[in-house]
Amino acid sequence: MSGSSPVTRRFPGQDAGEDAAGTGADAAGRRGRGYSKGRAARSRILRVATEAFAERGYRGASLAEIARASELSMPGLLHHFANKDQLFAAVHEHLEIADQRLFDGFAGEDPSGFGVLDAFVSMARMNLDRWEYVQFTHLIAAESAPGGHPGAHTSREHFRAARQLLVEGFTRSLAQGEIRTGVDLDRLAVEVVAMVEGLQNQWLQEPEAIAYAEHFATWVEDLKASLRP
Amino acid sequence: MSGSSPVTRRFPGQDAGEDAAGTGADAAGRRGRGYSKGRAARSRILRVATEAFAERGYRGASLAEIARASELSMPGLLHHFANKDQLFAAVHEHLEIADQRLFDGFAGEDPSGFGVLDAFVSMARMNLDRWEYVQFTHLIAAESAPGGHPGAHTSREHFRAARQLLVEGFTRSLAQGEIRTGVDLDRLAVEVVAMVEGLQNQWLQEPEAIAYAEHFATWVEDLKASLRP
DNA sequence: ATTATCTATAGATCTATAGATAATGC
DNA sequence: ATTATCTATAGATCTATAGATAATGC
Repeated sequence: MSGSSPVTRRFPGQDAGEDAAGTGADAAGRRGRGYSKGRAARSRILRVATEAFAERGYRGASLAEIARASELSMPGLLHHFANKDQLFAAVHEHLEIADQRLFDGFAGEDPSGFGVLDAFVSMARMNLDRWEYVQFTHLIAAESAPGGHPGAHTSREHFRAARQLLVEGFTRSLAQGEIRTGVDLDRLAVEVVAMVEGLQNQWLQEPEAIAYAEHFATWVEDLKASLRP
Repeated sequence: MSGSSPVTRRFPGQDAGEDAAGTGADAAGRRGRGYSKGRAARSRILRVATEAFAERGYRGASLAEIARASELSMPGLLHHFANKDQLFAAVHEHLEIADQRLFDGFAGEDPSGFGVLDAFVSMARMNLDRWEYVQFTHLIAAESAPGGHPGAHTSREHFRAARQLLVEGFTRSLAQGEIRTGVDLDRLAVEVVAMVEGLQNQWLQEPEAIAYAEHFATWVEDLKASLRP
């Protein structure tokens, strides 16, 4: 009845193959350091660690647990990520990059305000299959708010970036006549982010009771209607 | 610059005197069990534990740390609360009761929908001085979402109760002609709670940058205008 | 030669209990 | 007599390091 739900649990970039490890966009041509066995291990660790941090948070997740689930000893795990902080940073960065890429795919180049809103709706629909990813972002944000937490910076920047995308988009909308004048754009951006986040808060508690994505989609349509010239 | 902010940090019921301990509304006349020394200790422990749980979460806060800050040995602490779970439950219940009492004071008996909204605005204004209390609720909600956490039930119920208050209030508003017909009340309740929570999410990250209470107050006024017949 | 992985172990916590002693208030 | 509190300690974690061995791929 309550407790664990039958929700599909996936993460962005999970099926991105072996590139998942700390490769990133290394300027040079050599794709990924080390042997392929090591790259596979790093990929496994990142996947497992993401789940652990989403479920128990930074402090609650243990390296022992992550090592076990990665089928490595703890020193084996620490060979790839020097300590817990660095493992967490790698997980966080990996998720942010994957999320960013997904968003860019939906929004395209220089999107208008409505374009950004639509991309947010698309992200919300994706998130229905990524309960644990959403849970990760909320837990880390809440854990890191008091400071002294490795996720503090990224969490703050995530909100800031979302608001900035909206403000920039709506600034273009104004120039194009897509929306009427006299709208407080900073204020609007805060409200859109609040609605996304607040619906997620409720959905994370009761995934079956809250139709998060569809609710947000409808809200966005009403908002657009109220913004047109 | 970043990190710990100069925000005032208080909790509901913190200055409620010695009644703070597990006394509650004991039907009988005898106010509080044990000697007064013990009641003072329980009160101290609850205050200290609330801060610890808000800052580090259920798992991150340690009994050793709480005992030290309460000026007791650990067995001294465990004399009053048998284990960590019971201490947490006492803290959580204490906060919920204090919050409930505060809300009831603002809302009065059988409030209309607008009455509930105004009470929410008053709560938001209070919350400006209770950063850690808000932080506590968000961290515990995020920690408990995956299940297997002592705060899971209360967190879920908190959201549910807030939505129910709104739906009941607006049902009265309909009967009284305070709002127009054709509004989806369940949907409206989810949106109001989402806006409160989502503004809190952003404010917790950047207390100086987000004018959480005033923003919510303005949003509510716009909402009311859109709901009038 | 470089990378991947292991066993063994140090040292710091953490929660909780056993059992004794001191303070309180009828 | 009841309540409050302590010292001592058990037993389970947890993160991290030292130092050795095995696999990989040029």
